[in-house]
Amino acid sequence: MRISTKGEYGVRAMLDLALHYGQGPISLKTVAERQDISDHYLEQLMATLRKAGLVSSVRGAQGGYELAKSPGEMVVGEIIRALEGPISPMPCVDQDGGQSCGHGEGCATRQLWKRLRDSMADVLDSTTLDDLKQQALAMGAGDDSFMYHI
Amino acid sequence: MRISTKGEYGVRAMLDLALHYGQGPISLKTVAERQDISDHYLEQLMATLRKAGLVSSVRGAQGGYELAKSPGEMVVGEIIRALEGPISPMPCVDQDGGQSCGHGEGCATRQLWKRLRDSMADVLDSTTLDDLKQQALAMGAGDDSFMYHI
DNA sequence: CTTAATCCCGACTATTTCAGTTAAAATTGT
DNA sequence: ACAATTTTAACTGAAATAGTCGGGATTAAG
Repeated sequence: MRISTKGEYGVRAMLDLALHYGQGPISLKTVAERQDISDHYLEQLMATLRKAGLVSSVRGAQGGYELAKSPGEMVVGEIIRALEGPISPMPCVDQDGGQSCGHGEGCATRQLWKRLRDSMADVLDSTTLDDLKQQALAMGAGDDSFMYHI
Repeated sequence: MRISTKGEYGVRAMLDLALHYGQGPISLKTVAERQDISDHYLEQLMATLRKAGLVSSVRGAQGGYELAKSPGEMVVGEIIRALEGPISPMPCVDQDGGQSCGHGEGCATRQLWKRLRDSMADVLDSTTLDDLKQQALAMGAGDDSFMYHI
């Protein structure tokens, strides 16, 4: 039941963009260095986020990435779904329909997985990047390396 | 954020044992057939559950497995932890301590992962095998193939 | 116009996990 | 003795993870 580095790095990168929202495009390299993520790998993740419509990109010199909407409108659930797939412990309870497992709707374990799915989605869909931003700022994070205070 | 077949099969097998609790040891083959799980694979899972103290085994003819405690005392969280590892989206928020990530305790994303972890653990640790059993019986499940009613 | 910065794209690799399979050995009721 | 069991160890193919590598396209600035 882990979130992979895709989701972890994705949320960190998006929070970085949120902290610099409104300052024009931020280069991938800048984000990768601040967040200590391989820039080639982060490139793949940003491509996924761009295709999902969560960030927009500006090519060429002085280009970079910026959030496609304000931090207050962007929930963590969107980011995780784009990078990790459905927020769901089992395919048979995917929110978008997903695959049936052949067991009936009243299947005792399916009800359990549904409750688990809902509790996970509730947390992730009720947290916006602005929530994370406010907390990061409250902890005294500066512009750079916002979470590296031991 | 999936549960693998280990967790899925494990819960199904344990629920099967719960439905036959008090009837003496149930053979692996019986459970595997009722639950449509490869018996060799289920063998590995039962070995893990035995080492975790969740089931006891009786060797030899007429042997098999039985729950180590009553269905009402066995929560799903124990089964998942035994088979899938910590219920936690990230190592840095494992309940048993786990690994630090170097980011501070106030790290904005860590707080998020903690809330996610707690919401997952709450669901799994508040559901007992007896809860699942009652629901399975309420749905009209017989002794066999208790969840295969379309 | 050239150049440097930057995003974009496809292929490649090493490691680990998943989901089993296979084969043999130990235990025990009848 | 024999058959039904659990127990243990080794093996395998496929997929996912977590990257790396090399080049191509676009654009701002000098």
